[in-house]
Amino acid sequence: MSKKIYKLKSDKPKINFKIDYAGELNDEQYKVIKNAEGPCLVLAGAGSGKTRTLVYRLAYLLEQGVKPKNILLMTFTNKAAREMIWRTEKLLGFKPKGLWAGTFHHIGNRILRQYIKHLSYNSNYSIIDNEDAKNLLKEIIRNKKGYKNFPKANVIKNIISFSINSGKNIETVFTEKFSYLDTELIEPIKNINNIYKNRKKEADLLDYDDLLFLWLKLLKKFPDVKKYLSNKFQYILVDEYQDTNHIQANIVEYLATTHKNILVVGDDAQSIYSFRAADISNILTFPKKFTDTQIFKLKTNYRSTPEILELANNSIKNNINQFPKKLSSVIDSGEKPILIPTQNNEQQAEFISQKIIELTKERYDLKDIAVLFRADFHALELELELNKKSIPYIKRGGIKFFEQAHLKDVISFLKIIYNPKDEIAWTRILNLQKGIGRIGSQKIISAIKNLELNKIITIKNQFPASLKKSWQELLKILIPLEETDKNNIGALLDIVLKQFYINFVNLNFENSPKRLEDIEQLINFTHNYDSLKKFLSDTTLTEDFQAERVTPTAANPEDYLILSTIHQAKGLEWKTVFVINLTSGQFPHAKSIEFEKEIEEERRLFYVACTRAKKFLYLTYPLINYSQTYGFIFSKPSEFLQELDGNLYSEWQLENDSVSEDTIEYLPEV
DNA sequence: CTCAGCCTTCTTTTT
DNA sequence: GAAGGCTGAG
Repeated sequence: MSKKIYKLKSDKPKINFKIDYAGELNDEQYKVIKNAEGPCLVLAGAGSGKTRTLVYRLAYLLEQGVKPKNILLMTFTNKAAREMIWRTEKLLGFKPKGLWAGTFHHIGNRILRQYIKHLSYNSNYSIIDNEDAKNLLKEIIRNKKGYKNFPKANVIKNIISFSINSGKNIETVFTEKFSYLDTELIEPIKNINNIYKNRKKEADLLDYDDLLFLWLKLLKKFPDVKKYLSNKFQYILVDEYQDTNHIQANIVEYLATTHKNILVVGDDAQSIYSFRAADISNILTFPKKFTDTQIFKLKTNYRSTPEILELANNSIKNNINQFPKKLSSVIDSGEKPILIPTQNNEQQAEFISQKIIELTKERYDLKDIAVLFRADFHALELELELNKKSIPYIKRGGIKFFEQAHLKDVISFLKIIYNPKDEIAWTRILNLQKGIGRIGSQKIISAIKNLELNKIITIKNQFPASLKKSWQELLKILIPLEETDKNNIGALLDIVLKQFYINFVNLNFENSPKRLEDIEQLINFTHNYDSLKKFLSDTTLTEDFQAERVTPTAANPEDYLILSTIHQAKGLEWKTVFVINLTSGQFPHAKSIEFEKEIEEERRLFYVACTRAKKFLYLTYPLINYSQTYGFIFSKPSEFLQELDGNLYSEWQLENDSVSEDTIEYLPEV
């Protein structure tokens, strides 16, 4: 009885107050909230309250009585979606239950689970990540005769992937992006792609690209599905539209056919994902695609001081391909950004950590500070230094939590339970066993092909003696797994760990305690799930990082420094931002320097980095860099620093004490 | 032929 | 720290 009352209470929206839209938003933003019916393009500069606008629009629609299930919100990360929902909830005072929100891949998965049968795929497919996809391709390449000096699986994957996401055929992708490769490779690559497609389909596997491609195919080929979905989604909101690709733009277009209430938000100056086929022309041609598009512009920056903004504006104006625009700051004037050349990476790390200590003494919290870099490994020296000085931090970038080898090992056991056809997961498990290698695992996989797990575990004498022993060992784990409830993920993992993996980790890795701790965290994560299917989808589609754990342990667990790649820092802001390793070749990246299009993207990346800062911006670069091929080399400051007017920043000269003699000795003669 | 182990090499950005 | 190449053992 009491339970029932409680339920009624929580289901009922209790609106205690009316949201004061006009009071809480500026004119530019308010117009979007009130008038965004039909196709709308919101061009929102950095720090102009883009997320705020989306959140208020969402709240407004819900307040107007639009049902949550009729709204589709597509974001760049699932984290962003969660945050927006949470903020909307706080505004409204109730939970918008049934709202469709998440990344394109996430929503694609949800829809394909329901409709993929139309495309004669099994709805119990598993999702594979990039690494899995590359491993499958690697094996396909290896098994083909005469493919000795062939591009690596990595390259093949990029070509295929780019072709799918850009909607261009392999030939075009070759001439536009991989012109340095021999065109004779085109046919073999197409052939490999066909085998790859078949292998995935036979094993009920979808890769990231399939989640988008098949979704679009579904909408194209089945008008009734398109009709149903486009009727359903009365309002579609898309965040970060500048980073959508060809397929995503088409999906949006199909979904909006009935109601045409499609609101896209973006900033062409912040488009930084063209390497995975994001296409700025999506945002540029949006008004042509949808007639009667209303264009809104958010040009007031609420984030950064005029000094920081001026530097950013001065940098981005060097890009030819852009909507010219002027962002103006409403924040009080502050300090000019500061440029700090250091002798080497170690001194750079030392300076930053020292400065951070000073800032915290001036009563700035660590969580108001971030260090941003172009590539994951740029932060190596800094991490060492932070550990030395016991400054707690979280690093975002590089390997993600669920991509770590030990987690993939454990999850692979769950994957074969869910989908016994998953040859990638099987390969992984089999190769963990002593005595089973590349060839042995292939033999076993072909022997168990198309069998259910309860049949597989009865296989006993089919293999040659050498394999038989290893297989029998594996059965000791597989048999109890088969006997356990599939959706009791905790129990399944318990078997894997106790029967096998704890021992395996201890014997094979020196950092086994850390790895086991990660697995412990995984087990905690399983408590949120009562469905193996959902659990497995989420582990491959979620973008959480291993480092959501603070190192070293902080006195106050809420207060830590952020280290992040610039890509990961999109949409975020801090009072103080350090952008490091600003040397030519590191940032901009060496491979981008000869191509104008790519150097512009690097510049946008620099723009994104600088506009994360609210109050203080420090730009640092080491004069000596370590390169794999040349050892220690002198480096030039980044092109992006060279092209800036020197008046935009103040230069800070460090003393040279901390350069050790032995560093100099390793220098090559230049 | 097959596997394991040691050594070298290389790291852009990611759903 | 992880992947690929090489070598020796079974």
